[in-house]
Amino acid sequence: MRYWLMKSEPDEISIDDVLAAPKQTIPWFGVRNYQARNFMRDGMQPGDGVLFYHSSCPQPGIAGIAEVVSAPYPDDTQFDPQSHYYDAKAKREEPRWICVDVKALRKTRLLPLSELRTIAQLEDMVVLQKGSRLSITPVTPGQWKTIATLLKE
DNA sequence: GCCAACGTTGGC
DNA sequence: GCCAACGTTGGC
Repeated sequence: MRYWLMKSEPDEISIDDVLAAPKQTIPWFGVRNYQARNFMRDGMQPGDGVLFYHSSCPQPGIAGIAEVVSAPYPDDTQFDPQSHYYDAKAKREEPRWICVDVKALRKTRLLPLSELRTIAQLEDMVVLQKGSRLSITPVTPGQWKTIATLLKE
């Protein structure tokens, strides 16, 4: 059981969108960064906890709690020439990009990035490091607990 | 829209 | 393998 922070642009897919989806679950397609992919491929298991983060929006921050509900599998959008995420170099027999299914558990209050930065116990969070752009980053159990407490307030 | 930081590409 | 040029992310 591990914990992750996963970024999504709410203009594309927000926590509300996932809660409205069948089974409150969506495939986390579109990851096109090797480090983020490797976290999914090598680190994720069903049951892992996910902080659902809204990025590139007026108020970036944690917007909900979700859960990994599948093993990693090939991201179909890499094979679709119509898709924004199409990758001509990816082959069916040798997929380059993968995704996992993510189930939204609940929407939380918006816990803004600016507030996260003020919490001493969170200063080592990967997503808070200078220049951090990864769309998927690991979260330690301690960080998860701290954030869970903040979300209860 | 700006721009810092990081990632990728491709010539050599 | 180096590295310049270019592209992307994402907060502000």
